[in-house]
Amino acid sequence: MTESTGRRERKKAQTRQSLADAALELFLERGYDQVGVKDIADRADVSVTTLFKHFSGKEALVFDQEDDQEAGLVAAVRDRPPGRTIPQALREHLLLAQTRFAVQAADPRFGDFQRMVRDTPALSDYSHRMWMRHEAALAGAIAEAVGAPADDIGCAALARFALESRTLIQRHAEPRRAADEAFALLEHGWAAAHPDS
Amino acid sequence: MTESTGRRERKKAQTRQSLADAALELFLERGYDQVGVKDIADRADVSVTTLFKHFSGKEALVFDQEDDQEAGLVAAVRDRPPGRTIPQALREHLLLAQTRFAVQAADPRFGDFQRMVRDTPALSDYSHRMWMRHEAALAGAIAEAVGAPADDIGCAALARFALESRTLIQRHAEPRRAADEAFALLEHGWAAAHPDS
DNA sequence: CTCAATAAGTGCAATGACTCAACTTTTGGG
DNA sequence: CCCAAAAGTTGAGTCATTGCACTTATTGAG
Repeated sequence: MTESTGRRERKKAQTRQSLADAALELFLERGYDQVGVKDIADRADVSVTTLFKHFSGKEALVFDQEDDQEAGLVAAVRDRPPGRTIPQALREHLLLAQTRFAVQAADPRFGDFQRMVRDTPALSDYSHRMWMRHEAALAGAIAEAVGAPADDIGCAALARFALESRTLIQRHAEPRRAADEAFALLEHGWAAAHPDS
Repeated sequence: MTESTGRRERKKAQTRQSLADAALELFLERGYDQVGVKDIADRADVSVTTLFKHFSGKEALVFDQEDDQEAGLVAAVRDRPPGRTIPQALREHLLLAQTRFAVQAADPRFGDFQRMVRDTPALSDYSHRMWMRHEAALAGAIAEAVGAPADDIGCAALARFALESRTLIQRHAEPRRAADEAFALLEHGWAAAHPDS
């Protein structure tokens, strides 16, 4: 009874989806703080306890598909085209992630969603933490790319600063320009220590 | 009965102090998460409601003297000795703040305190937020120091990165070296855009 | 000195997120 | 068809935090 992709997992995924859907609907209707976990569980027709078996907390209901952000970051560093430095690759990757989101803006609800996340402190904090959780992995990828020890401080610093730039970029009206200015610091500083790549 | 500023304010300050003391004792005894807000109120011999009239939350009980960190940061930039760049000044200021703490290490409890803050997520998060709240003020001070517009993105980035370095430095065994490596990025990058100071 | 305004403190009930302990149902492999 | 484990349920409980109504003490003005 270890692993098998049966109907069971489908049902589980389905309840999970019901919960995420119910949560999103309610949040957009009334606002995040005006919705209790009980309301969500009720609409998805499950118990509150079940809800917490599927999601680690109220905020997690909103960020359902956070899977491969880490893989994306690591890949952006590892598979960067030759001649592109690591800070440049990260800047482009972050800007692209921003834009990829904007594509979904076809859905009119997506604007509301983004706005809700931005000005609900609980949600923007959670999102920020989610990204910063990838700091160690990103630092490792950078260190490996330049042949530095895995716990090199300079690599950790670049990783953290790059990830922090994300919110700096997001909250500005002119993302491209903001990214350029924020990463100018990092690109020049990095080039001084690592002339190649 | 006694003199000077009314007895009322003295009593208020006294209960506040009792609460902070009781909290610190209990936290160090049992660990932050094993102490309820009721326990603290009981030991200080006040009601829970009173506790929350003095402190905004459970975490705030631990960080009683957080007053003028912002002023210190701004001053470090504004009053830096001639010939010292802004990133250098910030690096030294952060290292100094670190060391100033270490002076209190005469108290053997201080080591425990620092350890507790470091590996209690609720507390390290709170502390981090406390510092990052000064980002805007620091960015403003930097912008003024170089004559840039108050909302200059590069200045905001430097402010954020410098503040973020703090935890990067704190968690490393060799603070001086960590600070040098983390700020190497910033100093070189900053010098490229602002050759003077 | 008195009195009314004010602020500190109290008790209690409530809310809202989250957990725990038992118990029932569903399901899929053998 | 059986059975152990996963999924789900219920209900009670914890814990931080807030609101409300109330008492008590301090103080400043008259």
